[in-house]
Amino acid sequence: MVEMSRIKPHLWFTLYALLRLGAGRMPVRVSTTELSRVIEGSQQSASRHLQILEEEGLIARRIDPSGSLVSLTEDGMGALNDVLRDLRMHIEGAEEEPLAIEGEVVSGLFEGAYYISKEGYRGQIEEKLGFDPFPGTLNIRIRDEDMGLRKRLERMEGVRLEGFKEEERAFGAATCYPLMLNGEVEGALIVADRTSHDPTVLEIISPVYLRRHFGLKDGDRVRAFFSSPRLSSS
Amino acid sequence: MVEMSRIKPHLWFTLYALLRLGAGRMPVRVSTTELSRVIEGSQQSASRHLQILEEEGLIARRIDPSGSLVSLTEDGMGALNDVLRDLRMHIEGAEEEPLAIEGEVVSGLFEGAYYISKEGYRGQIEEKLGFDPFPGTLNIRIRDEDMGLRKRLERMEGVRLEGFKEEERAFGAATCYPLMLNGEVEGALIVADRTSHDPTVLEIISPVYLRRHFGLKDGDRVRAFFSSPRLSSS
DNA sequence: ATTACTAGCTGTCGAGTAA
DNA sequence: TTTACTCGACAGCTAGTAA
Repeated sequence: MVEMSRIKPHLWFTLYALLRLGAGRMPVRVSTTELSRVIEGSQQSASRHLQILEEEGLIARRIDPSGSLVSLTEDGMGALNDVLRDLRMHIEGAEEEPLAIEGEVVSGLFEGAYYISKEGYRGQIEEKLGFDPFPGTLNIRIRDEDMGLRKRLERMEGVRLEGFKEEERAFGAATCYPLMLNGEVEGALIVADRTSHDPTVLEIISPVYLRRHFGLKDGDRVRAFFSSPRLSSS
Repeated sequence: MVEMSRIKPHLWFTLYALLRLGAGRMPVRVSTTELSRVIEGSQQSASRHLQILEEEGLIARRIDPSGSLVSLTEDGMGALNDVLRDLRMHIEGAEEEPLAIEGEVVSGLFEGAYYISKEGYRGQIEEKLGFDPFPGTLNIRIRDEDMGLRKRLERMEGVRLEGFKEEERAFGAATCYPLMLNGEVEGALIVADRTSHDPTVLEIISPVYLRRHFGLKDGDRVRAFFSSPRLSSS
């Protein structure tokens, strides 16, 4: 079941107004008075809305007596994007267009193999993604210009892997985004919730040993095509 | 200046909930109790929202003690589509993808020539669409299956032609949707506000005599590509 | 089972104003 | 100029109930 955006309607609309003022791309100078005109309310309401949105982590701002600097956070963009996805699906009946990211193969730290082979993860991957993962990850570095694509990607619907405990060691939760590599082999991007990882590197799992399958060496270019996972019945 | 949707936020969200329940494609059975769960409010609120949305002409319904039949009107879809357009533009930075409709040439009633040559219309077309229209229209009949496309088309941003009076005769307002015919010649679909016209027929104006330019005869197929008009500074 | 009225509560709004 | 507080007014909410 798709769930309603948790945020209240009037606050969602203020968030939407901020997007229209350009706060999605970069911080934007907006005074509460200007904002009040866009939301067709009072300066006081604009001020209150900004306070609440900030508390809820949907916007970030630097208050300044020459008009504060406001930008949407990832969560804020997510709240707007959820609605976009739904509207598109229902109005245009369109599938979400697959999103393609290209990058070049880099060496990982061989940690991937350790985690993937943990039964706590392996079992969930087999159950929720439908394949038995090769014990290792293919790491690909994307261009800085494509970081926007990565953000959009992470706003897509992903497959949750729950965390678990094993002999006093805690393993955190992660999200997977199914993909086709080079339009040929299925796999998934795996993103750990708490990661100190370089955000320009994507860790990809797959049922096959990708380096051998494609004969890849460091620096080779590969393309990943992402599309929303088939909705599972809840 | 793009203006805010006039409808109040909480009502917009109820409209959105109805879309998600499938009321966009066809009338759908929804009781106020079911709806209340989706909007996360009381049955009473759902009931009141439906009443108001109906009064405002955004939904149509047939009340029935086994769950009323609710469907969105064109205006209702428009209110949702406005937000979709904005969200897509700002989140994905994408132009609206051009919309293509194919149809076959049919004979008109030669009324077109009369209206187009009225200076009240001709002048506005030249000013707002940027071409001096040939005094006549090309009529093309679209397939019944493409009526959905036509509806989507008419939800796009159009160019308004204002009505006017001339010697005691009133000429009504109309909306134009710029297009490229066969990807080659510019023109526009013209839709009069009050028309008794067959909705499967599109009336197209253009700076050239299209029948001659393409050597068209009745029954020939042509394709029109629509995209949003360049935003004019208001 | 429905839809929707009335009554009373609550939370959102906006004028006034402070910092 | 800003942002944001207090507080009175009222829009929108829910419980109870009718039809």
